[in-house]
Amino acid sequence: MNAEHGTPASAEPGTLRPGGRTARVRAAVLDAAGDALAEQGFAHLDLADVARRAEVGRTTVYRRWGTVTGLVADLLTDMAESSLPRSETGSLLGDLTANARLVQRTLADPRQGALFRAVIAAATCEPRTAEALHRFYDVRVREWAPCVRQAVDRGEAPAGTDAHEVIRAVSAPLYYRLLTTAEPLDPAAADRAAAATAAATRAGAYVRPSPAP
Amino acid sequence: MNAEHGTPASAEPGTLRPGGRTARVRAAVLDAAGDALAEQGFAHLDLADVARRAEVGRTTVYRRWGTVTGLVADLLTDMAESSLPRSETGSLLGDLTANARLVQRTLADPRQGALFRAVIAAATCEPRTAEALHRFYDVRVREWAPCVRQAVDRGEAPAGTDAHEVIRAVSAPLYYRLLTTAEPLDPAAADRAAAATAAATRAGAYVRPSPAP
DNA sequence: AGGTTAACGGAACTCCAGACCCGTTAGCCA
DNA sequence: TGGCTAACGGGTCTGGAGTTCCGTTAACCT
Repeated sequence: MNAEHGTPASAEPGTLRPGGRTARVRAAVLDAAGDALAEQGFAHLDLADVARRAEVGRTTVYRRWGTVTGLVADLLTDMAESSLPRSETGSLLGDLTANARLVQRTLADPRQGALFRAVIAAATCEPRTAEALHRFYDVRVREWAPCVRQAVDRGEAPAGTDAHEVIRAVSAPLYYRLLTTAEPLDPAAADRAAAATAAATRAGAYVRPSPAP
Repeated sequence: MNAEHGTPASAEPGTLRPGGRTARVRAAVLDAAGDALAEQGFAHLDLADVARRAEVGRTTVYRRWGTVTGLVADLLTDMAESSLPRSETGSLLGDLTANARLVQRTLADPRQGALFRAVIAAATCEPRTAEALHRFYDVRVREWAPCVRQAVDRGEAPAGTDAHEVIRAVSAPLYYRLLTTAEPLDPAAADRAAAATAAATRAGAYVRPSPAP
């Protein structure tokens, strides 16, 4: 989000001339959009304000992104491209805890937390934005799924364990807490999420139903 | 939501004359708001449209609720008052599964699912609406917490288990799935959430850190 | 059963988000 | 390195969300 933006990939496929200036404008607008979303939330976001922050013409923002949800969708596509490295600790509980702590730190950060809330709100309002959000989380889940497969190889988890489902189970209580309670997201909540998921995994709660023999 | 509305309690404490017509207007507007939210989502909701559906003057809606988020906050207060009975099955897994299935059915229903998404979106945009959402979930969690305490009494869960945390753990993966994936919320997902939570509970993952001896 | 006034509701007004027009800038290619 | 044109951007216009005004309705009280 906050550093360099990836390839200007999401400019429509047939588009000519996605070079220099266009990419610069996109980066500036997405950065500004992230700031504005974090500060004012989804409902109070206006594209003119984003344009002002990005030092870009209002017309440009309206033409390229059109709506607030359209802009958020592109922001999510951009966010999906910037991936942080996964740490490997050698045990399932260790890896899940590392993941939980990463999510917890992200959501507990005032700016990032507000940004994620805003992005989720936007996704509930527009199918295309929802798709972009789904792709974002799909990327994140895929990045971490290998640690579950390794746990299966080590015998820490039963064969047939659904890796994606395990990774989602770690994040779920953190997001649920962020959205539905006033309690702060502390590291203890992250550790609890990881421990609970590890216990349920060992107990076989995430084993995929096997195909009929 | 869809049947009779509770007491007109949330009309400001000092308010005189909350009887007859006023209560009728509130009920009509909240019903209309629920419909409009479910159909058009949070972003496309306009108060004039709600007034039209409720067959009530625009002015009335603007005066009493002011903003979309204010209206949603009142809707949530109303939703918190209508509670459905909790079933008791005699086992922790049975009770958690009943809870998970209830949540799953609610979120899988097109209207209710859309309504919950919209309500969550609204809560991310306004602190007062967020408070109302927190109260709503607090009520629901409190209704179900006794089943965990009963499980502790029966010896199915360790002493010191945090009942609220267990109940939240059941809903969390269902909401997470609703918001971040395109996959449908089927009964299997509910059963998995209940089974995982029961396993983690038995393993002691939700035992509160005991106060220093 | 009649007076008081909280609350409702139609209509006219304000204001700004978003659309449109058209001149300007700067990638891209011969 | 110069021409072509995609993309940018200032200025202006407009529809509709939200506000204000004031007359009307119907709860509540004695």
